[in-house]
Amino acid sequence: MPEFPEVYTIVSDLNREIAGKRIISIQILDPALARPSKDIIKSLVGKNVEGVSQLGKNIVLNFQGGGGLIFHLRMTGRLLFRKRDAGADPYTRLVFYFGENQLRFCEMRRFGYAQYLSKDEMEVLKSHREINMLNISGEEFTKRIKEKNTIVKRALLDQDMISGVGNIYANEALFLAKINPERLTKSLLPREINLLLASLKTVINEGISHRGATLPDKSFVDIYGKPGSEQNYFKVYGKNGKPCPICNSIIVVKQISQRGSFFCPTCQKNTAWNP
DNA sequence: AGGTAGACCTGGACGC
DNA sequence: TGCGTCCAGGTCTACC
Repeated sequence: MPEFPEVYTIVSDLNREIAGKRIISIQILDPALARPSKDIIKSLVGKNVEGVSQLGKNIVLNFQGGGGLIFHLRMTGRLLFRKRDAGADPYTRLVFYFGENQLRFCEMRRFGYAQYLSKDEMEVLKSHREINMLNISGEEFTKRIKEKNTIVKRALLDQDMISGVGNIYANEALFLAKINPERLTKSLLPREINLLLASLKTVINEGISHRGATLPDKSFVDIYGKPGSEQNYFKVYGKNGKPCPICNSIIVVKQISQRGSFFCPTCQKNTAWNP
């Protein structure tokens, strides 16, 4: 399921392949995934993609005048860049033609979507999604964490606080920072908050350097259809029953706000540090 | 405001 | 074999 590093990988590759290119035609195979309407998506024919950017987990194709087409891949969405004569890809919902090449939006579960946003709508999205773990200052991160009155795991998944963190990297960052996912944000010490941000940067940058994580369901692949390798470096995600790489305790999994949370009960005790 | 449930989806894993 | 049920996941809405 694409989170920040997976989206980053897609965006940087797309920038190389389609920035400055004109959309020759668009094929809409599943109108439900073309928002706000089939006709508005079709009206992008003839326009140049000025660049491709990232707003949290959204992939943005920018057009002249400030409007943009966003793709949200949710869990099983894929963007595949294919030659004209390439074989069919399963669950292809939308196809954007760029001369000899095609950008195919494929989505098995039909959870993801493509949506055209006007300049004003794009500004609204930006105001909610442009702050992420890589561009936020320590001061601002501390302020935002302290404004929250919930458990830290939930706070990290709140895209309005910082964008781009999903379940996998939240688990990994909390492990690295030795913070229990159910710790109340109000209980976090300044030292822990700083360590949490540093840990987020570490796991996200590691994910970027490995071109994302591809789970056994193969839901994430890059635009050329290749898997990432970050899954080979997970410390806790999916490791329940296995020994903690730090202390050898058994990693556990627990449903926390309806999501699987993996952590080491020894390294990540639900008590504040005693520094 | 936070919390929770339900909705959106569907393939795959599981139990019987 | 085949059917039923549950799960995964992000995000939005409705309601407490």
